[in-house]
Amino acid sequence: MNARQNTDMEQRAHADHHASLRLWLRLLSCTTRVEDTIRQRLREQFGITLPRFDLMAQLEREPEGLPMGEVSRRMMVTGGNVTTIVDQLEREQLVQRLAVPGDRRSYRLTLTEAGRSTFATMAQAHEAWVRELLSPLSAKEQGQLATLLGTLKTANPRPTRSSARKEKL
Amino acid sequence: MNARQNTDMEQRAHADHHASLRLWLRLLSCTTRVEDTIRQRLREQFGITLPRFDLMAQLEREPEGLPMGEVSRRMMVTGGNVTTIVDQLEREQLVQRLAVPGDRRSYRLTLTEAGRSTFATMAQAHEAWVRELLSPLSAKEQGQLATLLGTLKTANPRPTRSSARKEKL
DNA sequence: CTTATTTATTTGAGGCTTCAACAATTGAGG
DNA sequence: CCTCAATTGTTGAAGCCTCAAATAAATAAG
Repeated sequence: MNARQNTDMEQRAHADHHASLRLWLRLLSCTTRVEDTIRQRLREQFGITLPRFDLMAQLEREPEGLPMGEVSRRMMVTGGNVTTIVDQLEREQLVQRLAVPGDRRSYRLTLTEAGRSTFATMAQAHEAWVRELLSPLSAKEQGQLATLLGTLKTANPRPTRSSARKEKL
Repeated sequence: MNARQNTDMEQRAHADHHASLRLWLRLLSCTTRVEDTIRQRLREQFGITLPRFDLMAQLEREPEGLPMGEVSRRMMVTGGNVTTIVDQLEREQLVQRLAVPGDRRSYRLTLTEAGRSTFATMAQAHEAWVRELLSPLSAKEQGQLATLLGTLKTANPRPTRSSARKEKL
C-alpha cells in the first residue's frame, strides 16, 4: 500500500473496488423478491410449486412432447431433479410419459388435457403478476434493462452441470 | 380496448404484452447463471455451500454478533433454515452461539477466529469472481443496471414470509 | 453373436428451504 | 405471585436440488 495516498483516494478506490459486488447483490435481491412473490402466489392461488409450473411451461410450448433429457437441459437442472418433479406431476395427472416407438429407454413427456387447461389458467395469472412486479419500470426502462442483461447473458457461458469438463450440448 | 386498432397495432400490442415476461425470464436466467457459477466455485475451491458463505458474510459485518432472528431477516429466509445452517457451521467451528446475559432464549451468533480468517480468504476470491462475471458490462453500463434495479427494488415491497397460510399441496 | 461403450433415465444420500407445530423464556396485568 | 400472551429459537415433514452411482436399452466393435 502506498503511504502517500490521501483518504479521499482510498475511499474512492475502495468504493470502485466493491461496485460490482454491490451490483451483484442488488441483482440477486431484485430477482429473489420477484421470484418469491410468484412462488407464493402460485402456491396460494393454485396449489402448485414454481418448479412444477416451470416444467409445465416447457411442455406447453412443445405439443409433440419432449424427452426428459431435453427438459433437463432447458430448465438447467439435473436429470434426477426432473425425474422427481415429473413423478409428482404424473401422479396429479397433469403430465404423462408416452412411449417412444423404437427406443424403450426414452419417452415423450407431454401435458395431459387436464394439464393443458390447468396451465392455461395459471399462465395467464402468472404473466399478469410479472407485468405487475416489473411495472415500476417504464417500457423504455424495461427495454434498457433487457439490453444490458442481453450483454451479460451472451458473454457468460452456460455453466456446465456435468463436472464442468464435457463439451456443449 | 379500441376496436379500430389496425393489425400492426395489434401485433405490436401483442408483442408488448409479452415483453415483461421475456424480460423476467432473461433477468432470471442471468442471475441464475452467475449464482450457479459462484456456487460451483465455492464448492470446488473451498468445500463450502453458498448459503453457509452468505451466512458468514452477514456475521462478518457485525463483530458484536447477531441474534438468529436478525440473521433470518437479513438473509430473507426462515428461522428454521438458519437453525440448520448454523448447526453445520458450528460443527465446523466456523461460527459460535454466545449466551446473551439477561435473555436465555436468545444468543449472539459470531464468527470464530477460524471463521473470520477462512471467510477473509473466500470473500476475496468471491469478489474477484463477481467482478469477472459482471465484466461483460462496462463500468458505465453497470451503473445503469444498478439504477434500473434500484427503481425495481424500492418499488416492490419485501414479500412477507408468514402471510402464506393456506392448505398444503 | 458377444462384448464394450454410449445414451436415457432412475435411485439414494445429503444439503437447502418452507411451513406448521412446539418448547422455553420473557414480560405484562390482575 | 400467577396467568397469559408475545418473543426466540428448534423440530419434523415434505419438496427441491445436486452429485455420484446404478440400471437398462441402444449402438459399435470384433
